[in-house]
Amino acid sequence: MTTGGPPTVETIAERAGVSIASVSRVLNGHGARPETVRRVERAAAEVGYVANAVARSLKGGRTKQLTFAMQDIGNPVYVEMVRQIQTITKAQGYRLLLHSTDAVAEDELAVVRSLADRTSDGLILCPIRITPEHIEALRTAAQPVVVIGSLPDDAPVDSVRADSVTGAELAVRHLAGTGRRRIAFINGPADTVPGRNRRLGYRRALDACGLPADPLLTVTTEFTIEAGARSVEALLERDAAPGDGLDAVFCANDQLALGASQALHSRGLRIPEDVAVAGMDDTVLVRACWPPLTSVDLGSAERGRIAAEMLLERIAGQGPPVPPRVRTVTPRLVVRASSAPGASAPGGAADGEVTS
Amino acid sequence: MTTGGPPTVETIAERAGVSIASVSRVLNGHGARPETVRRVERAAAEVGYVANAVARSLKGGRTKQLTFAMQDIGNPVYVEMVRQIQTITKAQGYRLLLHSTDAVAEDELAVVRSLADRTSDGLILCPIRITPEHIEALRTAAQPVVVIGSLPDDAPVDSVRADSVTGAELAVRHLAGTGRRRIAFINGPADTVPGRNRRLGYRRALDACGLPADPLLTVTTEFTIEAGARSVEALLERDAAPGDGLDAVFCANDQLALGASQALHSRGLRIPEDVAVAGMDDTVLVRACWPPLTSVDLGSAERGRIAAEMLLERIAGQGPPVPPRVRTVTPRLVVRASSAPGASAPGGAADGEVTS
DNA sequence: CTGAAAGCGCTAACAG
DNA sequence: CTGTTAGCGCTTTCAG
Repeated sequence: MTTGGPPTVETIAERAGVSIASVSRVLNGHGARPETVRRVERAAAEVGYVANAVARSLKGGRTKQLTFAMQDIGNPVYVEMVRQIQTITKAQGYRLLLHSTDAVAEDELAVVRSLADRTSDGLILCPIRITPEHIEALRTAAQPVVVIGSLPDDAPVDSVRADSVTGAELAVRHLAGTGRRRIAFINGPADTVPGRNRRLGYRRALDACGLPADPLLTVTTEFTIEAGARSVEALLERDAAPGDGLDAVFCANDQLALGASQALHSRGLRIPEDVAVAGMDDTVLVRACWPPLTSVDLGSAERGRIAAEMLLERIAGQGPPVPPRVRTVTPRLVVRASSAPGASAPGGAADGEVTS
Repeated sequence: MTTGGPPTVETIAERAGVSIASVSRVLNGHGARPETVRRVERAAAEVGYVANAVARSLKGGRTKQLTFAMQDIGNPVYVEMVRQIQTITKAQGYRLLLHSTDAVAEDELAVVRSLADRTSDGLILCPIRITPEHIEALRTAAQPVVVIGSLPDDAPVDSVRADSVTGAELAVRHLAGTGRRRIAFINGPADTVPGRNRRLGYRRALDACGLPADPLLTVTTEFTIEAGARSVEALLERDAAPGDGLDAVFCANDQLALGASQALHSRGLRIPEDVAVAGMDDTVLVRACWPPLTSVDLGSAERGRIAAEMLLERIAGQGPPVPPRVRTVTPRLVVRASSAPGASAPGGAADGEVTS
């Protein structure tokens, strides 16, 4: 007998005068006599029946939920990823669970381990650092995981990475190509994968262009707008001593570049006439800068999309087990007004360069 | 007998030589003989047992999940809300389900109706428009809902609203107070609640300051950066005909204000010397603008926090049923460089004004 | 303090 | 084509 709670298959069965099995079959389109179908559908509509997803999950072993875990949704890069992931998962009938780890490694591990509670069918993780514990947790993860980021070669899960070495190289070569000689570099934490890679790209580009690597031109800080501004202040002060000023600032992400632009404005320096500026990630912030910011698109949206697709493939998981896959997204330099040639010589276009 | 799948209470029971009931009791801290506790905990640790949350939900009728639905996570206002909501829900052991409706009313209704599938224990909804269908859906919602936005007085659910009438008024009075006379208004869609309210505030402030309401000074458009830029272009062209130029632009949100700032820059107009600019929402974009943008903080973060708290209270739901509550967050004008007095007279500080 | 057993709502095997 | 029944993994009476 049906009680006062929400309608269940039993409620419908009673009303339609059939068994709960028939209710389930009709509702899942598994075929039944037209008369049965009619009665069940009518009864379901009358009481406004909606199947209990939890019960269905318990039976089926799938929740139709995916988890996306990143440091902080305040970063536009993650916002872009969330959007892409959401679009794809929604189209396939999955719900999206959001988890901010606040860059706490402990919390990242907890997310991976909590896959064992069967709350979601898979995880897309953006780790900030990869420790041996991360690898171990990934190896024993209870559900498929796709990592957005750079993993060691023998890592046990699928991953999508940006090529930020090449990305940084593109930007710095472009700056050099437009006649800049004293190219400062504002980087994020050096002990993170992005930090290391971007520095490497910067160095390589300087070498390739025959520019000296002046340590006084590099600042290492956090990935924030404020840090970008402070770093420019620091650079300009240092600069007072060693001699000829900097004529370009390459920033390891757009937030830094935005802060840098503002600090340059405050100091009365013109962009790009006096100092060119370039960032990375090509987020919405590029249009927030004035002049619009040259930036390297590291494919946040694409990485999000690919990660979602890989994860769904893993979940579908038919056929023989596929070994971990690594996908790399090609960076793309987007040139805007902030890096137009300055007072000195103009320069030509380099590889992978695009104008927007 | 336990099969090859993930460990269950049965696995533990066998290993520990007790019943599944004892396993459950120990794992939930319901007390047992020390010896029993020891054996269960040991067995659980050995196999790395993690309780299946789905089964637990089915039994308990609660999923420990909350849903947050808004138009588009690309809007910084929602990002701020998500952050707050996440902080609170996480602290209480809830997971957060994100749902972007893309401002499709149909989709909003679907979210409310889908509460019946018991996937989450409650919903925080940011509707863009409120139709009678919305009200009806809310009345019959299967789980508690809190709306962030302005609902009719007899609406059947809790809500938190911004006071954007007062907010707009604050901003416009401030602009007038610093000597601006021709204050343009770039608004979002007029058929939305925010659009209507902000226009009302603008009008009221003009009246209060004895300024004429020139229809040529108002543009109605979408809430985007590009729309802000286009609107300024349109205003400047119109302006060519009627005579003396505008000396301030009040924008219905920060995205519009950012676009407006950029268009003004492009036209060679100086901010704030030639034209003052003010926005609304006080998002991260205020620091992206140059000069930093005066904006009205409508309390996005606070609204998110309050909504989460109200929802959790409803879910706890002890005692007699509480009638729907409405909370209003007080707006706060944050004055920055974009609205410093221009070529003309300076002005004093108005009520609710803050300098940042 | 412990075990047996019911049951959350659903789907799917198995008979009929 | 349809009904009966088992069972997903867990918590919670109810006896003992």
